[in-house]
Order: sequence, then C-alpha cells, then structure tokens
Amino acid sequence: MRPSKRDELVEKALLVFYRHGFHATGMDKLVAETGISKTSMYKHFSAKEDLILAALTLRDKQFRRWLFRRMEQLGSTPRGQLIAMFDGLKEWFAQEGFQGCLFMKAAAEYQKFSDPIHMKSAGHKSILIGYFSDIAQRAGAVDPDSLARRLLLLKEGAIVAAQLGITKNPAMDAKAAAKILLADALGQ
Amino acid sequence: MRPSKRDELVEKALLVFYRHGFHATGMDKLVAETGISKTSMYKHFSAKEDLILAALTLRDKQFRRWLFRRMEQLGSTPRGQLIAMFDGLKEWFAQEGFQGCLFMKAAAEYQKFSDPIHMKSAGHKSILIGYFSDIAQRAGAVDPDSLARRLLLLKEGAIVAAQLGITKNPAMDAKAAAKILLADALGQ
DNA sequence: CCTTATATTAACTGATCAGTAGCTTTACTT
DNA sequence: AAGTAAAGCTACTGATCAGTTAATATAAGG
Repeated sequence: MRPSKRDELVEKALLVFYRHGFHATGMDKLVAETGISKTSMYKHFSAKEDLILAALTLRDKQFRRWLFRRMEQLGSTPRGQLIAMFDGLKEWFAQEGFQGCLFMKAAAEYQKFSDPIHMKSAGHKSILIGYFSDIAQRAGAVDPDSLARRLLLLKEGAIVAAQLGITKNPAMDAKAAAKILLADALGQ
Repeated sequence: MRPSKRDELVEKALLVFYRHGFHATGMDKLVAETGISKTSMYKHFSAKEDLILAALTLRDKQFRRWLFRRMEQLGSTPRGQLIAMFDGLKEWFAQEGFQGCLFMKAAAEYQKFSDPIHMKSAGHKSILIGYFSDIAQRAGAVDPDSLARRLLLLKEGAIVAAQLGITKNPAMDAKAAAKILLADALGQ
C-alpha cells in the first residue's frame, strides 16, 4: 500500500514502454528491470493493462504540466503562448530520449475505440484541445475551438515528423504555419 | 517463385498487420489465415521483417497511387490539387476499416532510425513531401518545399486526429487550415 | 519408367508471453 | 515473545513467439 513504491514502478514502466513499445515489452522484462518480483508486481497491478493505464495517467500529468508551464514561461500574451507551444515542442524533440508521443503509440497498438488504453490516449489529446481553446478565446479568436483544432493538427503533425525524422525542424515549420493561422483567426 | 502467390501473401499480411499491429501479429496467425504452411512462408520471406518490409512496400505503392490519382481527379489546378488532398483524406477516414497510417504505426513499433522498417516508413513520407513540393512549385509558391512541409504537418495531424477520434472532422479542419496556408504561400 | 530438384508438410526447437500457486520473510499488535 | 496479516520470493502454468528439421508430395528431364 506504500504509494511511493507503486509510483516508482509506474515511472520505470513508463520509460520502458516509451522506449520499446507496449507489446514488445514483457512483464518479465519490467520485473527484471525494477528488481521487484513478479508476484509483487501483480499485487500492485492486476494485469498488464492496469500498468499501461497507470503509465499513461502519469505521462498525461507529466506532459501537461511541462507543456502548459513552458507555454506560460515563453509567451506573455495568450497569442504568444499558443505560438510558444512550438518552441516548447522544439525543446522536447531535441531531448535525448525523444521517441514521439506515447499516446499516439498507445493508440496505434491498441486500436479499438472501446479499448481503455485507446480511450485514455484520446482523452489526453482532448484535454489539450480544451486548453488551447481557452487560450484562443482569451486571445480573441472568433472561433476558438476551430483554431484549437487546427493548432492541434500542427502539433501532432510535427510530432510525427520529428519521430520519423523526415524533416529537419518540424517544430519551426509548425510554428511558422501557426503564426499564419493565428493571424487569420485573430483578424490581424 | 510464382510471383502471384507471394503477392497474395503480402496482401493478406498487409491487412492483418494494419488491423492488429506488427508485434501483436504472430507468424503463426498469418500462416493460419493464409492457409499456407510455415515452411512455405519462410521460403518466400526469410524473416518476419522481410514480410513487414514487403507489406510496407505494397502499401506505399497502393497509397500513393490512390492519393495522387484522387488529387488529380478532384483538383483541376495545382493549388486545387493540394486542397483536394484533404477531400481525399476525408474519404479515406470514412472508409470502414480505417485505422490510421500504417507507416506511422510501423515507425512507432520499430523506433530506431537505423531499423529498416523505420527507414522505409520515413521514406514513404519523404516521397509525399517531394510530390507536394512539385505541385507547390507549379502552383507558384515562393518556397515550395516549405509549403510542402506545412501541408504534410496538416495531413499527418489529421490522420492522428482521425485515428484517435478526438475531433469530428479532422480532414475538413486541415483543409480549412491548408487554404489559409496556401493563400499566404501563393501571395493571394 | 526412373532420377533429381523443388514445394510443401507436420512436428518440433528454445525463448518468451501474461499470469498464478505455494511457501517464506517481514512488520506490526498484543 | 507470540500471533497475525501483509508483502515478498521462487518456481511454475499453458499459450504463443520466431524460426528450423526432417520427411513427404510433386514436378520436370533423361
């Protein structure tokens, strides 16, 4: 029942899932890497799916905290914050262990809409849209939801491009595009 | 050595990989579904990786043929063709078995840049950028490569959004954004 | 008809998959 | 110190993983 131990397991699992994928990561491997025994692992998480969901929950919290804070730090106005998101993405892409978006990968491996893992992944993205929309509204957008959806497309596209390594600087491509979309949406 | 038999195997494998993922699809399952024996399968493809690469090659050809033709059919001018891409995407998203982009999923499951599967997936996207760039040039864009990269971001973002089901009509969101980007890039 | 090369087969390899059974250690209560 | 309950462990389950072995069916060439 010690929460810290469980959290530690989730943290480690998150890293391994991110690095190697979900199906490719066996419970045995996780058990070996965490040093815990199999039975203890299954006392904390009744099935692999539980562990995956816990890892996604942690990542959701981590990522949102990081992104939102970075947007606030780098942008002084609502419009500036939306643009600053792409500067944040650039930093993320440059990080050593960057391997794309965990939620995308989770949804790719667990494809059914009804799958809890898929739902959790979709939920994360929906929260982001809501957040973008709030800022877009404060920025004075006529249709903040629409702008938020467009910016999300750029963000997701940039992540894909970065993960595949097909363009040199997808974050800045997205940023340039975002500026144009913002100019349109904010009527200036 | 009969090519038709091999092609038949690749076609079936493509479907199963697309539906269930790569790691989640065992060779035994493919063997069972195709009716062929294990040894025959391994005579055609010396390893699972070979089969995956063959499936990606087929999909690359299939998808490009379909998309490029649809763009030509739906758009009469270079600019119109670029916009028509998103109408094509909308049709694709609405197809019954749509489950996102196979190359994205392949790259998500085989993450190392040096992995042949990852390289093949990245190659597909690179070809698309080149194609978009050619059209952008004919459309009169000042920086056709830059425009092509931006449109790719929208396309990939729309695919992710459609796969996760987070927005109602990602193709049309992307189309609206593309029109704005085109207006900017074509100076009108 | 007989030989030889090619396809195809079922049955197997050791490794790994997710998950469990049964026993031992630890830690807390009295 | 004795009793109790939680948490730990090793060792196992049957299923499935990718890939192979050795034997059988099929075909063409002499």
